[in-house]
Amino acid sequence: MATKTMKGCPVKRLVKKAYHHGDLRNALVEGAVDLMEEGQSFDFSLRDLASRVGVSAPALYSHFADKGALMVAVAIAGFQKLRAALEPTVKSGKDLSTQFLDMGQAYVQFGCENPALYDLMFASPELPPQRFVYPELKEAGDYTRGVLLDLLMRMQDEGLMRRGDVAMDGFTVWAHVHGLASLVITGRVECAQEGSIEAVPMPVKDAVRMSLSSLLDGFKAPAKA
Amino acid sequence: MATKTMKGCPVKRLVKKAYHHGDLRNALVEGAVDLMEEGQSFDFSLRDLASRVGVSAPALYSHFADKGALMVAVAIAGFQKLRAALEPTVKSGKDLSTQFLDMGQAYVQFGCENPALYDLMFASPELPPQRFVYPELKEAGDYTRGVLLDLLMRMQDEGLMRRGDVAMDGFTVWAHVHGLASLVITGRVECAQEGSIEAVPMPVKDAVRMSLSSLLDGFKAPAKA
DNA sequence: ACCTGAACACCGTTCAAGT
DNA sequence: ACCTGAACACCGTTCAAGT
Repeated sequence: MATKTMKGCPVKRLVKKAYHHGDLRNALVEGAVDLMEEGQSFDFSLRDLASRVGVSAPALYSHFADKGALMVAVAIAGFQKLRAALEPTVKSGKDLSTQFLDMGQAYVQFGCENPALYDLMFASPELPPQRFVYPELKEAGDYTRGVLLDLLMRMQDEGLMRRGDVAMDGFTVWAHVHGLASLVITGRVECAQEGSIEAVPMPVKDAVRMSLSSLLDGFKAPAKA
Repeated sequence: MATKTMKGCPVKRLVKKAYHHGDLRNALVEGAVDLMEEGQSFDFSLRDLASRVGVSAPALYSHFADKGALMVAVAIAGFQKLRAALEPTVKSGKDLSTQFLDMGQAYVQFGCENPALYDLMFASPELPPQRFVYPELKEAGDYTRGVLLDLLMRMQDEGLMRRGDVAMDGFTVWAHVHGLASLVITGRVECAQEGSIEAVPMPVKDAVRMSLSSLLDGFKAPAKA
């Protein structure tokens, strides 16, 4: 081959060395995140990932026990991305009710922009049931959930929210926004023309704000004038 | 074989005829529902289904265009099951707020008892994006959703719920209970010892009632004494 | 019209072998 | 220690052929 020699050192090998020695583990995780962001599919094959990274498929098993272990690492990266997306909304200095709605909107928006990653983190059975074996995953999730719990405690302190079990109310809020994100992402609520929800003709983000307002005010309250 | 002749008619063929002529289509759908109810997996293979029904795998393609079309038929059956599970709760004669909580609890319970079927109906990407091609699916979903919307309208009439856009509020309630069901089913909220939720030490059904009460009363309201 | 057996292009994973 | 090529047991689907 023409690339075989160059100053006595094969170019091909120089290029390849980058993947051989630079840690393949991170390259695989980053490549997987990229594939999930690009792909219209919620899944990807290890063979696709391997060829994109420039390595054979079984090479993965030098760094991960199986596909599930890889997916756990990807999900951890996802939790960091999500936290980065949520944090600005609770540091805007706006009033806390607005921060609450902003955070919910940012959460659903993250899901819409990273549907496969979101599904992996919060819904897919691809994260194995034995995933509690990976404590880093639970830590990453708890760290992200902390953004919400901190806000709820501040709302309690300012009298914007009833006193009570913050963990329970956090679970309620989480379930609520997760339900919104899940239904939109999986297409159970169809988006008619751009950004509007079936039978609820308004952009997704407005629907999220309105829905979360119901959670603050309660259905029993009279509708606002 | 010993079964070859019996009164001049092979027994084997007598038994097989049932599947050959009795419509295979329904047998496949029912078999698929059974597989989803039994299986710990959210998915099943067409080969498993075919062998259970006693037929070769490609036989399926005489009745369905592809696996997606089969899954649509299964989901339709699921919506009928769900409606049957919800309807008693809104015909109990109890006060409407109780009916509201009962229905939400029955919804989540249906998901917990039929996780694979629920996932197919409300979350899985296995229902193809072009599923609006199947109008029966939308009809089945709308028919089931009607149970909720009817209740919300009755609540409005009795002054138990603010006036407003019933479709929008129905969407909010649906997203809320779907979020609860999804997180529990997919194990994102771990069940510590029997029936209790992580960091929310109460049975699932109690958590659902408490969470939905928040939606009725609103977070701003003072907690009940 | 309905079903079968063989085949195709995939998939995750294993394993002996190379460096 | 890290990676490869060949192979294994799957998968959904196609297709010619049988009845």
